[in-house]
Amino acid sequence: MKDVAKRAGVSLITVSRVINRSSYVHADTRARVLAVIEELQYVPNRMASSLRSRQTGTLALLLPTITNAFWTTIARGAEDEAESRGYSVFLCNTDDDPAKEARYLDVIVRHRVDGVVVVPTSESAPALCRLQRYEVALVQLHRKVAGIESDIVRGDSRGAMIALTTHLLAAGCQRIAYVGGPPAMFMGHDRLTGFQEAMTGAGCAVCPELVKTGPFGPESGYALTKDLLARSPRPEAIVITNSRLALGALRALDEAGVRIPDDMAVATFYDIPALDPYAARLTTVTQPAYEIGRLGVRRLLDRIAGAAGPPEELIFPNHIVAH
Amino acid sequence: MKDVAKRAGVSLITVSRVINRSSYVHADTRARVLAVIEELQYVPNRMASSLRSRQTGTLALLLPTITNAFWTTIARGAEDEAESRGYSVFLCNTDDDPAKEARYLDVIVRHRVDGVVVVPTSESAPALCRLQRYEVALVQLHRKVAGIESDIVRGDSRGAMIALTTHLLAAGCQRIAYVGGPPAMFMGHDRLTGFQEAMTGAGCAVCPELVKTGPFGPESGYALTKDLLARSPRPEAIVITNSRLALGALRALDEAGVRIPDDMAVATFYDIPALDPYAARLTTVTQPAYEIGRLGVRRLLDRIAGAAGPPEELIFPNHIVAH
DNA sequence: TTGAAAGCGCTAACAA
DNA sequence: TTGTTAGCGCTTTCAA
Repeated sequence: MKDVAKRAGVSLITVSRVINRSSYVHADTRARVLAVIEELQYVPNRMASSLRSRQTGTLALLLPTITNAFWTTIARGAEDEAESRGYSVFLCNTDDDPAKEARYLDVIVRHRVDGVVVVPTSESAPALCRLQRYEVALVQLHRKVAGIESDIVRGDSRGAMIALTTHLLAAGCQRIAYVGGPPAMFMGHDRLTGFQEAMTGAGCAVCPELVKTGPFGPESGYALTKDLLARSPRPEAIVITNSRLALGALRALDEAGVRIPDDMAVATFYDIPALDPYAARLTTVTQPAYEIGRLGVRRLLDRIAGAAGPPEELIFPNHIVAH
Repeated sequence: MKDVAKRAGVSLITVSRVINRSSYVHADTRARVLAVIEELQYVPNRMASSLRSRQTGTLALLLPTITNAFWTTIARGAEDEAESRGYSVFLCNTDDDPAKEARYLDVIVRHRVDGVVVVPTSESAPALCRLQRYEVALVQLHRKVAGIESDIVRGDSRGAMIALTTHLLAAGCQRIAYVGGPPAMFMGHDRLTGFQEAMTGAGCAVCPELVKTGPFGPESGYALTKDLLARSPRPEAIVITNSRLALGALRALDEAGVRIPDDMAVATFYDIPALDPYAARLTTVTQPAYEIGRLGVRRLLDRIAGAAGPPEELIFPNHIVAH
């Protein structure tokens, strides 16, 4: 930068102003400086800039895993929004492991990242609280952890669940089974509630033995569905709250020779391409992952830019496809 | 840091040495400093450290897309290796778009990232060349772009293709069709070569009309396979060089009522969960994505740490499962 | 519209 | 084993 200034016959600060557009610079001066920058192949040092300005131009996005297309679609939305506003993103895999998450958050504070968008685990509160003490901007995505005040961006799980269940009911099903994730989790609770509301609203009983929950993942979906198929009479339909559970459930149904939708209707959240081969035979709801990521970052950057007001919960409607 | 030093009754540099283990510090002093750090909740500023030390502790990983599990599995390997060695990773989506890649590389230079691991596009040479002028360490992954001298880490595409084709031949197939990506690309060339070698090695002719190539993606796989099915006699088997092509090909076969493997054997690269439902009926080869990512970063960090020697091409064998 | 001086928080180089 | 000094490359503050 010193070289650029010297060669252009201006002061350091003028070069800085040309680069950052931080103040008016005479057009001629500006052109001259830009020419020298080009000539010398000068690239500004963001570290030095950050040190003085206290803005790093970086964000962090913490996701449960990046090998699942649902989360990476969120990442794409987040990244596109960040890039369009001149920010770079550190993408971090937490594996839903609070310890790993805490380690990342420490690194994040060290790097003086301007803001964090996080899909929290159920035990994230202490680490996120610490983050906020360091005055790092924060937005929660998809889940909400008790005790943390921040903007939250998520899809309307409960509404989606009501829509799925209502569709099955409208198709004439009554004995509807539920295959879900851990009920203790925020979204799990939300989805189970939606299911129950839709059922009771239609005057249908929710049989406790048809409500199956377990950890996320195909194995769990497989096992829970096997249990359901062992009952007699079998349920007439199944609603599933998560794509990976659905993958296991569908395998169990295939193995048992159950035809979909002739023998049994299946309605499920549908967020990963692995379900594509089955899609035409399912009733599905897809969460607007890209938009969730995008809005999460937008809100974060607005806060960083000084947007005032109390924390908000921004809820997206989901997209339903009935078959 | 000044506060920590004052309160612990030592100089700034002693605090620095405790944090970085950069020199011997008396155990008592060290303990005292650590206690104060804890008490004051001090977190070092990486920006300031980087400015002086000229090491940012950051890497960048440029991938074609993060919504495809093959690439994100590479990212996981890269990230795990980086984290274990105290580095943070900027993950960047290039969409195989040289312009987007170039924009990222500019940001990367600004941030004075210590090194870059990239899956290049076919037109990446100028941007990567520029990167090297700024003395940023570089490793290429999975593909290799002409004119750039760097370490390369990739799977053995040619060997994998030979193995797949050989398996089909051993099963008695002779009229084997080939469905592949753009032949101009490095890996495309490699795979086609492997196919041809295996065929001619077994004394089988390669029918030109059974060699189909097109862009990546399910649509392309679908169209190419439809073409093949329109021929008579139909091929007895198909080898497919890419998971997403396979997805489209399998849909075309399903629609045509072709049973696998009874009516037609299918051998394919298999790197994404979307193929799981078909896996049992296919002969597959899986590339060690996690290890490729891991070794890529390991090699990069070794270079950054000063490892000498000429650039190398590190080739992983792939994992074959025959059905 | 431009500049001079000070300093962001840390570490390299040298010294004791 | 510990400390002093200088300075990394930039932006803030104040001044012209």
